[in-house]
Amino acid sequence: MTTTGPDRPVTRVERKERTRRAILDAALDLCDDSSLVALSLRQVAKEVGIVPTAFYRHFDSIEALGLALVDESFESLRAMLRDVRRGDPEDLAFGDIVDRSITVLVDHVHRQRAHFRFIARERAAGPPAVREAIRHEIELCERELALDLARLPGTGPWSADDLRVLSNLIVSAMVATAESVLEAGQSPGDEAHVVATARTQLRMVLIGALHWRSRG
Amino acid sequence: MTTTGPDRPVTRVERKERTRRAILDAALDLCDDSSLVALSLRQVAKEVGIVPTAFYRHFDSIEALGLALVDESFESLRAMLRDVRRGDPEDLAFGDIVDRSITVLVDHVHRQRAHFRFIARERAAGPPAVREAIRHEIELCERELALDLARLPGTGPWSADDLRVLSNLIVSAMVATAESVLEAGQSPGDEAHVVATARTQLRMVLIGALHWRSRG
DNA sequence: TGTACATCAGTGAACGCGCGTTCACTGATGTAC
DNA sequence: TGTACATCAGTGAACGCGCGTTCACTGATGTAC
Repeated sequence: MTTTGPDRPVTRVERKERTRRAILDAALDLCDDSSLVALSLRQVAKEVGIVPTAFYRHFDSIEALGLALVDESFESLRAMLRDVRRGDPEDLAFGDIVDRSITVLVDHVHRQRAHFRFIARERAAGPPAVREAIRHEIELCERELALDLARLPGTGPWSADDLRVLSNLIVSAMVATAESVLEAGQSPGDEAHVVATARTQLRMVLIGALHWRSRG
Repeated sequence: MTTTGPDRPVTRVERKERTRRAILDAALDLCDDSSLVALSLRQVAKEVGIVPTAFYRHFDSIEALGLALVDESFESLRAMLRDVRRGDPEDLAFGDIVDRSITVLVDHVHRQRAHFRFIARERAAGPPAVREAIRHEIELCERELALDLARLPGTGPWSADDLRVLSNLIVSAMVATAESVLEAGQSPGDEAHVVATARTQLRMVLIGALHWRSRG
């Protein structure tokens, strides 16, 4: 009750940051069943509990909000990639790397469902600037994966271009897998099937890549 | 000028069909840079040159219009798949089948750009019924591809499940390739790169699948 | 062929509503002295 | 510590606009006789 207690001082900066967070969370939640392009500033303000004009204290437009959500969503995704990398590839068999990677992917899709759903949706349907931002981030992921692949045994003599082609294929397959996980949802059998399929596919791809290169 | 000349009689049914076509075309065009979920009935009516209420003579809602566009878009896609199949696989080397398939895919994406863009976009962002319709159609394509794969040399002993896993992977890769073609657009060098990448990837996948199975 | 009636694609006014954005404002928090 | 002023997140009224949907309608085309 006294001002000397730990009763949270709550500075102006902190309050503003809280509202900003609430706006981002509300937007992510509200656009989940349509798209950013159908989301109105007034819907977001209502959900957050502020007056529509207060929105402008935080973002210039819904598109700017969208770009912030892209940043945030890819922070999730990078955290996932770090998890995948943890566990030194040189110590593991190919199959183990594949299994671990897919387990981590599925786990992260569950924990950051809204972020993955956002990426999958706005990648194709968002405002142009948002689409471009997502395309760029996915390209960065592809480059990073190419570096990881270069550290796998057997890829020594591959060119940078070969690595990028394989990396692009794996990223496409993993995006499709993430989308399948998001759509499975209901029965656990569905998801087990998605996981088993993804494992087989990733193994096929790696085996194909190694045989492909050992020819050329 | 007489009623006996070939001056187009234009029955009521024909007129209605023309308006319906104009609505479908206008909708496909208008939602190209956002999404069906952001498309209004009034925009469509204005573009077609009818009063908003006349829309209801043809569709119950924008969602119903969307389902009609799904049907139409997948007619395109099935025409493409027939083109791919033309040319008996038994007469061709694997590499030739791959090259032909990707050439046909890229060609059809150019000719039916709006349809492919519609599928890519609404698959992730459309109204739930539209998303489900697209998911279903893609699953049918996957099944058809599995049947085609069963006719390739070397796949004799594969189970139906093995075929579906491979088919699912190929469809994912081809969806990603189509999306890349749609986004390349500007410079012809971009597209050549997309095509070369897709060819290498599809070869890798097929080689991987054959080696994968020859183990188990 | 001519007439009388039915059909129905498209019209136009009207409705209540949510939209983005403007503007002048309030009042709590922060800062300089 | 106390006071006077600055900052600025959030307010609330107002604007013109496009939205989906209702309703009673018009008039050309189609049909039955």
